[in-house]
Amino acid sequence: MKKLTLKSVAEELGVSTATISNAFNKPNQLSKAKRLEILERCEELGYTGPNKAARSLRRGKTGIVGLVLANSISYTVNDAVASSFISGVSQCLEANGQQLLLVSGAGDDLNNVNDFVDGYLCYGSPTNPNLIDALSKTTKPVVTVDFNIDDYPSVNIDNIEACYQLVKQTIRADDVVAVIGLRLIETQLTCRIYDVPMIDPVTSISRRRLLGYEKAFAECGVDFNYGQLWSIPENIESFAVRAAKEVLSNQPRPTIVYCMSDLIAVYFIREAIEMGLSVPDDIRVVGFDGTNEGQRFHPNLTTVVQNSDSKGERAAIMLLKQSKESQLLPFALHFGDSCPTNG
Amino acid sequence: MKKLTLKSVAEELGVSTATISNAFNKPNQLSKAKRLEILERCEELGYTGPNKAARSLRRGKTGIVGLVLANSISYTVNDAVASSFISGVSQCLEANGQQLLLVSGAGDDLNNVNDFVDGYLCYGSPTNPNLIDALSKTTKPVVTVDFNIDDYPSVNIDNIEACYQLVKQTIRADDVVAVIGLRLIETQLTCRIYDVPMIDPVTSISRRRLLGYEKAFAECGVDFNYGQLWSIPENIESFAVRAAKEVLSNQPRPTIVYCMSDLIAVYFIREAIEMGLSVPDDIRVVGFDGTNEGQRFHPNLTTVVQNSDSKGERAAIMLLKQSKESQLLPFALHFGDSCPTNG
DNA sequence: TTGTCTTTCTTAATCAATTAACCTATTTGC
DNA sequence: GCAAATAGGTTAATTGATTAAGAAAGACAA
Repeated sequence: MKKLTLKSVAEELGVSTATISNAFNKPNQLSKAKRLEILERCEELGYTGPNKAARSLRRGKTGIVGLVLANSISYTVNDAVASSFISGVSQCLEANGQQLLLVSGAGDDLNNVNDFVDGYLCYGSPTNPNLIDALSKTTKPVVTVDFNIDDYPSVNIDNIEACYQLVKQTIRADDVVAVIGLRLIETQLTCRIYDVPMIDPVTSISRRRLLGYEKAFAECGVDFNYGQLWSIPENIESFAVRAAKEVLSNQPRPTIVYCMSDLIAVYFIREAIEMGLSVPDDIRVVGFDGTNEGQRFHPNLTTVVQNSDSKGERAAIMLLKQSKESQLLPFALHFGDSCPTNG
Repeated sequence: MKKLTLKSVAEELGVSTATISNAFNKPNQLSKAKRLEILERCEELGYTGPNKAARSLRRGKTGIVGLVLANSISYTVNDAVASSFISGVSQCLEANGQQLLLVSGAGDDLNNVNDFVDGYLCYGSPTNPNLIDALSKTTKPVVTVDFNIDDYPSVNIDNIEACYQLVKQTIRADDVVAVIGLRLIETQLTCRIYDVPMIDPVTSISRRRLLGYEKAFAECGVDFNYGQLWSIPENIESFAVRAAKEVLSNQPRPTIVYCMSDLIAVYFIREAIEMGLSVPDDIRVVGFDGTNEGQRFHPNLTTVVQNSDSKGERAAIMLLKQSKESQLLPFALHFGDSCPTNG
């Protein structure tokens, strides 16, 4: 069987390649009769239309959006919040006939995909410095989510304000505080932070959350220093449990713990209960994200509710519309049984 | 700034395009000195290497694998089992320098992406007949997972055998049985199945599971007919809860219910407990998948444990190696507190 | 009848690479 | 010292489309 290309089909039908191309792309450049005839004959021959790869080379558009993930794809799809973000992105892309290419933040893939995508959505600040480099080199449009880079437009919630409000409405003057953060420092270990230099607040969402907590602690006269701060490298059970154990065995034992994700909070509560403690009577626990798991959990989680889905949708729209204006999405505080308000 | 292409760079450096190309692709086709000089000058100019889209047009390889999902991307990434599959796929692709393009089974995207991918991984039998059509037309290699199509190689577990064994080891002669399946029929509703024609077992994983259950029911002399069978269209809370309510309010009330996913089982147990029933004393519940959620759940789920992760990995390897041999992966039965063995 | 507009196509340059085939020195073997 | 082999390049065809520019033919008005 002969290879089916615009050229071979044109020869077969006895017309020029331009005419076949127009039949598929520009209906009013040729007579209706001829167009229908061409489409019918193509169908017969099994020609499904112009090669998209060749088209994209010529047009400079592929119809593919690259979703650059801070972490590996493997880790990201298993994270509830990130999955919800991808979900929102994909819905928007599907509605606009765009395709979705997942780009791992772990490797040096960006250079390999750059010529296949029309633009990038970047979710979360990359752990890999090469990636940031590559991103700032590309000429394609970029929208960042949950962090900022250069002067690309971004989608965020006001993490500082959210955490500030959360603490203001939950803290008590005599509280012993602990904070469990997510990747506050560059390490693959769960660890307690004393005076290690942390990641920059501009790129790190966790640092911004910490700034919010700290501002409220200071205003409320609550003692907080870095010995009361832990960081885990990934938002998964094993690290969360390890941090929970460390925090719970610390003396004096905290009376309230602020977790930078619902997942951390859930596993923290599990550990606390296992130790025979009562939540919220012995220790109050606060999460972040507003996941379904957190809301279904018993006790129901006090947390910051953010809509990851719509974050994805907004970011995708911004990229497709080439909008240059960053967006700050709303958040909501939810007060559950894991920590009542102090009001 | 001039556009950076092989041609413009070649002119700039005073060599032929072939030499630049070789510098990047075939190191031993030119002297080491010249090669290093070229790479250095390219770096200076900001030329990051040959355009991958143009390369792929010429070579006929893109380095991109299309992951065709039975459902929408949006639904799929929020499903624990599917996420785990994607996770396995992505790990293998990452290790082999391949990229991952997510293709929704909902639309007609396959034609749009066909020229950008080297092959397809198909996860789950598509709800959309157009997709099956498009798949059987493509000349690219295909590996299917959890279903079969034409004579493409596939990765599966033996669903019939798994379900057969599961029933054999849990059923009692006097049991009143109910089964909650996943997409046994083509509808967007949770519904009880009497005599509706169901999807073909060749494509439908759920039909194969049902065949396994039924074989065991028959052998054990347990009465089972279609009035005891429910189907939900998607593996999500709302449908699962609805089915659970229906099954629980049926008279006579089942004494054992076989759910085709852990998620269905978990929500079923939740509803049962809410109604004041005891699991497993009043009603025994069996799941399928062996998810972490099911294992952490209280009561711990009796289920079929399959490794979705390695399913993804195997499928990806098969595609990359162009292996033609289908694989049947092992499964394991896990007996938890939600349903003890009958032994 | 002539000149101007449309409509309907065709021609050929272009997109950014890859690579078979060819050319010219320089080595190597004997 | 000479033929054969090798190293280090270059030339130009090719991949499969898109599209600006041009041509031919028919329509229409003055």
